[in-house]
Amino acid sequence: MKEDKKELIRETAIEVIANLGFHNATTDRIAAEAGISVGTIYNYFRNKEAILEYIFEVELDKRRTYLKKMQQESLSLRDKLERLLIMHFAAINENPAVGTILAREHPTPLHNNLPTTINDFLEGIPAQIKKLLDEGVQNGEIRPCNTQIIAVAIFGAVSSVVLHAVGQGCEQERVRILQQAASELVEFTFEGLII
Amino acid sequence: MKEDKKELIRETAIEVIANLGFHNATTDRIAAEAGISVGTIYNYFRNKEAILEYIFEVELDKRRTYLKKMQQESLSLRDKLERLLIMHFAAINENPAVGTILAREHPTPLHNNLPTTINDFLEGIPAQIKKLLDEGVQNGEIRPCNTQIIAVAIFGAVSSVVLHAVGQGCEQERVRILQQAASELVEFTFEGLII
Amino acid sequence: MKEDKKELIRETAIEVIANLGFHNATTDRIAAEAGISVGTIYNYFRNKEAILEYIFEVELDKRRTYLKKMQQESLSLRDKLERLLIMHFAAINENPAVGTILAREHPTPLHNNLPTTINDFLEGIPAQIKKLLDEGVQNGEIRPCNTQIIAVAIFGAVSSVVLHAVGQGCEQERVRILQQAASELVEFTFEGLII
Amino acid sequence: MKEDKKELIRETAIEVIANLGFHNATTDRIAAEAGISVGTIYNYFRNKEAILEYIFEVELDKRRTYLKKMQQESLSLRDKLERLLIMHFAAINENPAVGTILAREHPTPLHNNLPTTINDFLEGIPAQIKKLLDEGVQNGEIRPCNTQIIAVAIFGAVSSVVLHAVGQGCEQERVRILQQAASELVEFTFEGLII
DNA sequence: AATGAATGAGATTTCATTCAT
DNA sequence: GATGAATGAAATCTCATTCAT
Repeated sequence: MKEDKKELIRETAIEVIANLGFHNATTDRIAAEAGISVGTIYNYFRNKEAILEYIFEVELDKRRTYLKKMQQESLSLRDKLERLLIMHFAAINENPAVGTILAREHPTPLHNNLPTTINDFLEGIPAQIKKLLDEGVQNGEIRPCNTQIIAVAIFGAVSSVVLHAVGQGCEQERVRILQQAASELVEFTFEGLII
Repeated sequence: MKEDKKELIRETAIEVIANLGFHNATTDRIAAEAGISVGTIYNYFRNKEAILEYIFEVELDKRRTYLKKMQQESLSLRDKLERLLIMHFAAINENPAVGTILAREHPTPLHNNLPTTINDFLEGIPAQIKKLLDEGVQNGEIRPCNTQIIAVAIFGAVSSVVLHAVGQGCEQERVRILQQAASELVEFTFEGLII
Repeated sequence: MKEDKKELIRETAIEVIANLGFHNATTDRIAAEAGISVGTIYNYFRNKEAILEYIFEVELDKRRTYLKKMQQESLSLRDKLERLLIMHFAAINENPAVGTILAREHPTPLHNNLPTTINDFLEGIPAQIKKLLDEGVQNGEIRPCNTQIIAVAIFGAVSSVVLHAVGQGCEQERVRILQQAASELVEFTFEGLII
Repeated sequence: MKEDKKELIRETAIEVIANLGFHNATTDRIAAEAGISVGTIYNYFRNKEAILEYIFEVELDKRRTYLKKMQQESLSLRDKLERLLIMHFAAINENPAVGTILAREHPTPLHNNLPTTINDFLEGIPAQIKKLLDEGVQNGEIRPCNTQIIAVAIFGAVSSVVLHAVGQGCEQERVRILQQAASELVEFTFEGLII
């Protein structure tokens, strides 16, 4: 029961924040759309920011779990990246609002002081990608490169494509983009654009 | 004289907004750091949002001008992209704060109604990249691909690398990243990662 | 309880606005005199203007209700007007501040766009008077005349007398004027000044 | 020359204040519409309020002069009142904006402390009317009555009709009302409404 | 645990007025 | 005298958060 309410708030907040932006998403509005009262939100979250952090935390956990499971199989780097992207874009397709948030709601430097889950996500995911790339370089699967920069670039490319997809007015178009995105980006990543 | 003041506000606002985020950058703070009074800001800008728009407008103009000049030379796609990135990362290196803003301050959907310079930037630049890619596909310089997705991906990759670079505590590290970024990303874009 | 607070704000605002004028009556001041905080005002009113509108609305309702009740009795025009004025001046006597507001706070043309309760009052009451006059002319109780102009004139005469009365420094003088006003104005309206 | 500029400001201010209301009529706007700069206004007027006072002063002078001239002729009270109203409504017809201001821009009590020209007008004109009425009662031209109340009532009636007239969207309608108003109100004042 | 009215700090914006040129 | 950029006090309104019920 307790977790149901927290989950309700998370899900409602995702919709409201995706629609209005974090700053314009008032706690009153979130409460109203969740059919509860503002006070209740504060029984489950320290403050408004904590809702956003929790949203990132849940998504981060999903990806971490997926990664861990994937690490147990012995896959090529290419397969790993492809699976990861397929999983990610499928998740966004299921809940586009969450994609908007993950790709748009960067933390402001003011809150940078305290280590937050949002930073865990925005830095942790690229760090994971970097680790994969480093392994790939080690075992000769890919060429040596500045894996730090490339990892960040891949992360940014994915975020940007997500934002582009969920920004489509037409749902079918969004679905189409999200379905193509994984293979398109994997091919781009490995073969580049030259013929 | 008149334009000096507007320029002073723009430059100060860049610093303040980069440091605090647009929402936490109060008009009082911007005025104080510029050594002027709040009222003066409103002699040059309709409202606070207009400052942000003007920041994007100036940067957009720089890139547009550069692109136009570049189009007159007959360069390969690869050279075009490389020059563009070199120019971009050099600009960010000169004024890292501006990089933070360009890469972080996405408009919230609420303001999406009116077409703003910010959207011109966030949609216009990828559109330009897409045009370059389409030409490259046409003349056989690159392989056929979903140029829309790839353009968006490249734009996101660049933004993400900028944000990564300017987020470095150490200035030397930032400079190093920004210097490597162009060639690293161009190579990544054209040759991919496979050996 | 909820309506108590709204009523408290209305009553306090009447005093403050009557004393200082609508524009000089700050929300801070109204809140302070009501013993609440500014924010609370905005839990009950959309904005400051809405307080003024509500003041007019309540007064308009009182007069409308009174008129409706009066219409059910079959009275002469003269009796109707007399009763109306007696009721009006008695109400002002009970709460002189409200008289100041009704007679002084005309809306500025800027707000004229949206139909407001204030306009309902300033145009609706003369319209009601005109209707009474038209009936009087029809059934031969009064001479034919430009009922539109006369209705407006009567409304203005009453407002002016109210403003004159409530502007008296001495309370007794105010009471005296308000008690005489109805019969004086009715006699004036019907018999004029000639001997 | 000096007076030309002051006159220009007065005339422009009348239009702007009539259109927007005193409070919404900014000094910048008045200056812009007069084709001068804000600073110049302050060479001719102590402050913004002084412009409004000057507007009232000029109109008050016109009426006082007219009254004085009229007093030298030996006219009946009825003729005096009729001439006064004809003169007043004709003036409003020539410059409706001034009518709006005279009838709408009551001073807020805050400024009531200092004796202003605006109060001179709002209290002085009724006082003059009262004097006329008192004379009429004295020489038996009209019946005894509370001349104070009736004077205030007549003043209010006239103001209200002016406001009604200038509020007409259609110019012809405004002219028609202002032309009828004097005789209609004089007849009303002397004969009343009964048959 | 749930409520939602009350809070009040804080943000944006306006605009009458000044004063150096 | 004329200018108009600069000023900054002051006003309205918002909204995250609290707490008595």
